[in-house]
Amino acid sequence: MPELPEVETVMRGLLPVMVGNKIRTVKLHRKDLRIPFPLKMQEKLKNIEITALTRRAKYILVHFKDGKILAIHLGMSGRVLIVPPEDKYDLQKHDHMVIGFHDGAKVIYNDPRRFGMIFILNDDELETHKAFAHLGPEPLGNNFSSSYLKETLKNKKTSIKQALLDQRVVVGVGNIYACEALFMAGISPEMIAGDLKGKKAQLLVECIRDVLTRAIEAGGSTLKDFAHADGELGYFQHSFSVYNREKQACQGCNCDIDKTGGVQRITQSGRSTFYCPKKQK
DNA sequence: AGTGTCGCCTGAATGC
DNA sequence: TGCATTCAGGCGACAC
Repeated sequence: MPELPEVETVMRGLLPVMVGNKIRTVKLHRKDLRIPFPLKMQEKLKNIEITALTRRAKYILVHFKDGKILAIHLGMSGRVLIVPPEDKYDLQKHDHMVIGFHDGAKVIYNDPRRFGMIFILNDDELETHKAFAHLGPEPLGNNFSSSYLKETLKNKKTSIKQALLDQRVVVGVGNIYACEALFMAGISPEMIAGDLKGKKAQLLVECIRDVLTRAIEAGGSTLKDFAHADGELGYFQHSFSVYNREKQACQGCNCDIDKTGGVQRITQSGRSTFYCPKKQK
């Protein structure tokens, strides 16, 4: 499931195809994903130079020369496939949007579960648009610090795991990397968020950064239905320390699995949390 | 306001 | 074997 590193990877994969290019056609094969596709999408976007691609939280932002921005969120199961100019392509199930470019390349958005979102906004709305107005800082940016995190979590009674998933606190961290970062920091996922203090806060910030940075370097993870932007399915093999490793040894584990039971799985607010009770207290 | 729960959605995995 | 159920989770809507 695409979290920050996967979205960053897809965005980087799209860069060479899209920047400097112009859209020729936008073909939609249904009227909506999670929300309706933008009205008259092709008319709005065609023949305008794409000047840049950026990422904010888990959104890919396609910047057009006239100030419009196409925002793409992959949801749970969204994939992006690039079809090179000369290649033939047969439409696949769940290919909901096909963008054709002037040079003949195609970018295909495929999303079985349709939790994704695609919408258009203007570049002066980036701070105020409903989707972005309440987003917290980028975890890899300068505004995400231990003092910020402590101040933000102060008096919060929810668990630290839940707090990390709250995009008002910090963006881009999903279920997988929340589990991984807490494991790395040796913090129990059930700890009350407001109790995060001192060196633990600094450590957690560093671990979130580290986990995300290493995942970006690995090119994102390939969990189930995620594909690299260049279409090489399963290209990345990313291994996790605790995520999806119930009853197995955590990374660097030296305890007796038969006695400890290995990685534990609990449910917090309906979401699976994986952790090592021995290392995360 | 802060916190928790639900629903959206399909396909893989599991249960009977 | 085959059908039904459960689970996966980002995020907005909603309830309390």
